[in-house]
Amino acid sequence: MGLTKTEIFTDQQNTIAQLAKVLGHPARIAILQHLFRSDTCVCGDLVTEIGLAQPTISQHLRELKNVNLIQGSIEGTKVCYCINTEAWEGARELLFLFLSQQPKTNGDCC
Amino acid sequence: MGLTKTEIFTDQQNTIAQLAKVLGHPARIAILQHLFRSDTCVCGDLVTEIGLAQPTISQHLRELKNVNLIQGSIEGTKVCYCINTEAWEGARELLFLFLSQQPKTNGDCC
DNA sequence: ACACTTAATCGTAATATTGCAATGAACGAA
DNA sequence: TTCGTTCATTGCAATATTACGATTAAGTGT
Repeated sequence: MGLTKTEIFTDQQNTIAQLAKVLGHPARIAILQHLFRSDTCVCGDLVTEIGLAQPTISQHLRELKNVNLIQGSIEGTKVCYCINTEAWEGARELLFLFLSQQPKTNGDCC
Repeated sequence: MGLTKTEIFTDQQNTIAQLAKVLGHPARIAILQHLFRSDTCVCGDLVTEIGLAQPTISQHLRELKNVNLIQGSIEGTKVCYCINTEAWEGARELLFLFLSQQPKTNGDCC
């Protein structure tokens, strides 16, 4: 029905999935990479940098903000976005832990 | 339009996003965790383990197979699934690299 | 006040995802 | 063969996502 049954999973599973979901779009990957690369907090030149319309970029920025990975501050008519270092490191920690899992039987069994 | 414009992004960005997208559902996280935990390759008892209907689990398994994270082999009437170690390590590498990024200016600038 | 810039929001269209009942295909056992 | 088990596939309904034009809100400059 298009609706995820979050209630049958653990908080940890839901959190990992929610984070991964936000990273699950190339535009948001590109936005994050751009924010990491550019020393200064770039603003809406993400629109020209990435080839999507302004409302679309704004929507992606909101999703990144929703999980706290980025934050923005208003500078006149512009808005300055940057990585939320603390949240980013938390996300990294959580995903590292999940990705570090290894099969007990090394060597695939099927 | 519900259709991602993959053509305007790099292959790397698309690959990262595709992987993250597959990890972006708690059921698939739960399936992977179960496959890691259980020494033997479990089969359709994922259905009882996780509380979703059999067709739903089957669908999630297919998505995990599509990106090669798991593989299955037929054992009589049952199907035995397990982690594809090589692909898993490739995914880990790629995501580790992305997650390891750090802002140049340490300390958020906005 | 007026024009201009920037970015969020609204509304909408197209497509994707999630979940399941029903069905089908493949195998083992009686 | 027939029955039961296991899992994939099909078809469908409900919801979510992606993208953008049009508009709005807020700020700057003249």
